[in-house]
Amino acid sequence: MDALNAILKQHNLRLTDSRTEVFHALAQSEVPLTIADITKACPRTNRTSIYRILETFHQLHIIHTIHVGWKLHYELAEPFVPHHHHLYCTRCKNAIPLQTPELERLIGYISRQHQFQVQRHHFELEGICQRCSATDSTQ
Amino acid sequence: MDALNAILKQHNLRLTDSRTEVFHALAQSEVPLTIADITKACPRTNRTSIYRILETFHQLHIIHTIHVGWKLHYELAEPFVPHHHHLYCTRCKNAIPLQTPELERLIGYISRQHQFQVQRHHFELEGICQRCSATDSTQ
DNA sequence: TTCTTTATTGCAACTTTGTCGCAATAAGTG
DNA sequence: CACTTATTGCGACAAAGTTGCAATAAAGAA
Repeated sequence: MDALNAILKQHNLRLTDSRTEVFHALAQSEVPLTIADITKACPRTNRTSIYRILETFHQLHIIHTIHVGWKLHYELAEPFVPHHHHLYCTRCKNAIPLQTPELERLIGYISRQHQFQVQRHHFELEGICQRCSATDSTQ
Repeated sequence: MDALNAILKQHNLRLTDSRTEVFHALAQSEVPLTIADITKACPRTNRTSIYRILETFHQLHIIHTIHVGWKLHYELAEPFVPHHHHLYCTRCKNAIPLQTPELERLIGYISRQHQFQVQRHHFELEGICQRCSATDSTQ
């Protein structure tokens, strides 16, 4: 919470009830949330404000978006949650967190090779998780 | 075109004017398109149909979605375009294609390690391209 | 604590995006 | 050419996202 406040303060932004509510919704969830999820989880905050808050959080790198199926999901970013990616099971719809130091290394390599200053990266795998392919059924 | 028809036929689907128009829009574009782009590029096809066609193409793996900023973009997939990823410059908004055999290898590794059957993967880098960081200005 | 400044919110109205059912149309096959 | 049925377009709607502006409430100063 203090960490959030610190970041906001640095940018002349205020720690409000709405921002706190949205932040908590994300912090308490085990999985990345859609806007619909967040809206539901933040009844005290107006819909319009939720959009504005997410935009702000994104700019400040407090959150990032992840790409699952056809929808964007939101999740707390690095300072608040250890850096990770996801395996997304298209059958059971679970998002399994994934640590990939190799990926980070690869990104560093690509970055140097192309002289491209990486600000953000996206990486997600979609497929069938171990559990689901065991419980097979119709594959 | 024949390739498209072949895939459609396999699934009992027909090669229609609308599908052709959408396919062409994607094929002719250098960069991944948003739905808005596609709609603009396909004046002969109804909006509703565009959604349905994109959904169909996606299921058949004729296209895939890529994640840039807050929006999804659509792009022809493997049979029609060599497999690749993108560096997206947040300043000049260009999507630079990227070949990454190492990534494919890494995915194979993760897949085995987690016994996760990968069906699709997403990988994009956002940042500042070489050109733009040379033409600096305010960084 | 109260005052002041101004970032932030909520509201209302609106635009855009996406969905659904159904009748009309047109691929593809014989 | 005729027939079957996948596909489209339309209209009406629902959901998602945006904008301007007045009201509200952080945060620092007095």
